[in-house]
Amino acid sequence: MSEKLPTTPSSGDLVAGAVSQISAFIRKNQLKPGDRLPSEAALTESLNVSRTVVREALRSLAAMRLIDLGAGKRPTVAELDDSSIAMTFRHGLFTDQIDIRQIYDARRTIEGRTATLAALLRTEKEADEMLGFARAMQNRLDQPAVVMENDLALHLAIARASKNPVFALMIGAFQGVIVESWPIGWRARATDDEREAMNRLHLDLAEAIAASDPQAASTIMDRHFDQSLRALARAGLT
Amino acid sequence: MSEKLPTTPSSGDLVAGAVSQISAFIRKNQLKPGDRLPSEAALTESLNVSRTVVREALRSLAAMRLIDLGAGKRPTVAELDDSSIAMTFRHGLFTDQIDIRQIYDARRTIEGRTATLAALLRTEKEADEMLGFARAMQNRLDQPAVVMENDLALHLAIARASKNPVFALMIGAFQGVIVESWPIGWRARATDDEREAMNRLHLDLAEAIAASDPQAASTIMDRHFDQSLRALARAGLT
DNA sequence: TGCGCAAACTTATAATACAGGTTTTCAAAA
DNA sequence: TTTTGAAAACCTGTATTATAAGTTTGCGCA
Repeated sequence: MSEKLPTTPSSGDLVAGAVSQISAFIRKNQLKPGDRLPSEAALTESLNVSRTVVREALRSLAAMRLIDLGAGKRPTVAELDDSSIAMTFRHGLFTDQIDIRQIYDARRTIEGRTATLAALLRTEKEADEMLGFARAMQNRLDQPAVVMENDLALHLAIARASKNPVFALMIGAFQGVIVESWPIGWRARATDDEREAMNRLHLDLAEAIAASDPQAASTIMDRHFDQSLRALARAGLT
Repeated sequence: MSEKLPTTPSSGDLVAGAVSQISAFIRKNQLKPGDRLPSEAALTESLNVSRTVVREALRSLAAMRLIDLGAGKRPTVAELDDSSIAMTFRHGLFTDQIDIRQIYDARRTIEGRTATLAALLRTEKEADEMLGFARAMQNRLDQPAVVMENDLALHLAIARASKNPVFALMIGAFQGVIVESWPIGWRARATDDEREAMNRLHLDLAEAIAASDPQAASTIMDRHFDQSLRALARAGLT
């Protein structure tokens, strides 16, 4: 960690330059999650900018979740994380540039695929975990918070079982936003029968994946989204 | 813009608190892209933190592309933008948490859907634009940079024609990363025949969408990805 | 009414100070 | 020799002050 970073000829924005240099540093030195970056003082020197600029650059990288910061600790390379993507979606929703239906439509597209892949690639442990979530929902149909938690956990488990972190990233990001509309869909399922039906699909889904039946898994997932979108539509959406 | 922001009892991180309060401010006041936020000085006062903290918070929001900053200008609410999502994917690639194949697999899943939707929802103007990109590629098979530019533009145009900004966001983000692997796939298509074939598919795709044939569009898109992934595999991937 | 310029306002960057975490080091104890 | 504990060195979080430079606003003049 003793090398100098190349000095930028620079342009208008010092912070932007620092961000890209630090990002390049991570790449060039092939740093992995957990690895430490140079201290602010060291970066101040090697980038030839004030500590103010270095700090704002580090904050920017932390906001995008490329690094982790902590008092007294040197910055470290961060684990892949969906919260920054979730922020983008959330911003789109808050500013009316996206609506919930569009999020669900994207989810449906992706989750049809993760269901298929999960059925093909899931480990025994993953299959058990999914069944656990589905059953946990069934036992607590009177507690929306618990149902939601297990609902989301099941979908995320399926995404992970697809063995493609890109899918897990996206599904995780969607969930960071869906938390706010989930209760609406739940309330729209007014009767116990409807709630039972929703849970039935979750159980069937987990079972199809456990049975390594990609066709069935994907079909059930699709039906599940039909149902969810209908519920949201009934509730007035947006 | 004269209201006070609620004071946070706050926890450990002042910057994080400021970020969420400013984000909440945008939501509460229903600000839209282009709308101006309070000045740093005003935020310093309403949030009861130093200007240092306010600036780092604003930088964080700018890094996630929720706001735009500029010298002398008040911060403004930003248009939806994919660059922050692209950074997440790029980080995943640089740190070996994602590989190119996984990106392509996610793309294939999404673009099968955007092709279908585009065939159903495209306007005449969008159809013409797509055909334009496909033809531009054909005429410049000797100039990789031009081919790539039109390739990406075509795929993005299809995503936009799906009328779901979530898809456009994702495809745009992928492209911000794919730029670096594209030349590899191109070089792997060594013969003119192979390059012709690739272009053929692009043309067929644009035509299927122009003909409002969702089935064909989706099928061709899938074949296109088969071809691309084969090319990358031949080149050794990553 | 329209134009242009100066004043007021705002952000960009730097430098300094200090409080409070974390890591490293080193010597004493087991 | 290994372990432990605490001090020293190092590092980040936040605040304050200064100054340069970009943008907006508004007033006065044509």
